[in-house]
Amino acid sequence: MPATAASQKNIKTILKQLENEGYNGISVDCVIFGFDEDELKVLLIKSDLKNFEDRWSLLGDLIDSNETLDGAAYRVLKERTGLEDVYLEQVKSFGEISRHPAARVITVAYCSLVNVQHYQLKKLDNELHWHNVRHIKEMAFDHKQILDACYLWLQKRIQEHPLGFSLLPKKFSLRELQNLYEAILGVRLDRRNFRKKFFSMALLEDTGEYEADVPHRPGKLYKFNYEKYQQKERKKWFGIDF
Amino acid sequence: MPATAASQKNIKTILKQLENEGYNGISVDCVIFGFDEDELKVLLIKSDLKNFEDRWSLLGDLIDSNETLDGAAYRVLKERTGLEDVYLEQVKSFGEISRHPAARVITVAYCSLVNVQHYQLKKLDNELHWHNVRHIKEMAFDHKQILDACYLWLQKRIQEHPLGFSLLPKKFSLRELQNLYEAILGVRLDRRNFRKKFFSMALLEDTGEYEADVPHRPGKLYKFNYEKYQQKERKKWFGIDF
DNA sequence: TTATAATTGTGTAAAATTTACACATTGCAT
DNA sequence: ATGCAATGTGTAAATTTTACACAATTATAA
Repeated sequence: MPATAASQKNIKTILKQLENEGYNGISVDCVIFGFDEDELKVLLIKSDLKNFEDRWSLLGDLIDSNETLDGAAYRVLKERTGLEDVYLEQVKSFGEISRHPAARVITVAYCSLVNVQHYQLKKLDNELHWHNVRHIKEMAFDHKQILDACYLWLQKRIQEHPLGFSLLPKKFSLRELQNLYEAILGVRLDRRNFRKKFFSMALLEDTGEYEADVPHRPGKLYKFNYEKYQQKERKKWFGIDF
Repeated sequence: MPATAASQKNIKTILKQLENEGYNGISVDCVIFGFDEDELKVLLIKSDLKNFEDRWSLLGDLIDSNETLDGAAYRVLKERTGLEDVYLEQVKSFGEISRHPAARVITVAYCSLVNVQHYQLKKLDNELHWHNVRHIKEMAFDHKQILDACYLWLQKRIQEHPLGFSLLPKKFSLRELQNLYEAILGVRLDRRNFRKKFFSMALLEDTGEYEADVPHRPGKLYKFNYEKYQQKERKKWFGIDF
């Protein structure tokens, strides 16, 4: 809580007043997903609050008055991981009254997808760790709830939009791609049908290169053709089903 | 802007400080959809700001420090329309820095679906009007952008979840239902296939009643069976396509 | 060098779903 | 009673999804 020329009491009164007028703390929290060892991981930090010692929390910060929501999320991402130009999308806002023990803080949750390889090169911080998403039991604040929401969002989103490639190297094998989908969706997929599906979309480009250092026949490496995806005429939707 | 015991200057300083610390104005804005005369409508109010004279705006308000986001949206909805127990869901937050001329205000957009008939009975306010969604050109603040986002959200959502019934009377004909989908999606649908689809979902219950006051053969009236929908086992998803 | 193990790469037939399409029926209005 | 305007219904073709097996390639071990 801030203190300026005015006395603490005054501040408190004003703060109360401001809160009544709609002034509350606003933060962003980033759910940063990575894919490593065929598992979906999420980047967490040890909570800095006493209330939540030994608990892990998402990477977040209060929003500055001169930055947009997206801007704040990018900033957090860059400050904490050194990464830029990563996939980032707003998912949902959370505003339970006592979700933060120190004050009323409303948070806007973002989902981010990063290539774990890139990350490793940039920054080292031993308070930051990748966690297997499926092993996380409890977290600080309402962060488990936020994580769950973002994970569900991702599961749905990845089937309708080409996000997944942000989690892979530029050049990847179809096996890697399938492992990614299987890890995120938590299902096993038929290899032949999976390949057929992606080839029929005609958005994968054959690089002519092959996997290296694998103890078996190497697979072809592909890259995703974003230009082609952009130009592709969006299918007119109609698929009522629930 | 509020004023208490402290001088205006102090307030301003403190406010600035607070903003730097993440204290901003937060509001909710409700995009209230209705369905009438086979058209999708949205409920708007004349803007109360001089900057936006003659412009229409969404129904919204600052969030009180002791209410949740959902709570604030429900409150706005009730205060402005007298309606309770309506469909309401959070869609997205908007935080461009100068989106509000008076101050930095971040807003959480909600989508609400109401039965226009119910509404008419409750409240009369001639600053409030239903507008055909497709005729709205410009609005106050960034509200057109918010409306567009909510409309797109609705188009997608209505195909995957049974929201649409909130826009209809409890008992409705299949023609009404189809008109609703056609109006929202902006497409024409095959009548036989539409019926087949809904019957195959087995969630419509025949009431045994028929339309009245129609200048032609009356259609059967159905109601949506929410219990059955809840119990229905969610289909395992897998439909990669983009 | 040869055999083995592991994984890539490929096609087809059956099933399920989606699409296109036409006519008899019903009730109201004249 | 007749005409009008919409409801209600089925089937065949096309498309999409699913299930499933074997030959080719490379690294490794014998």
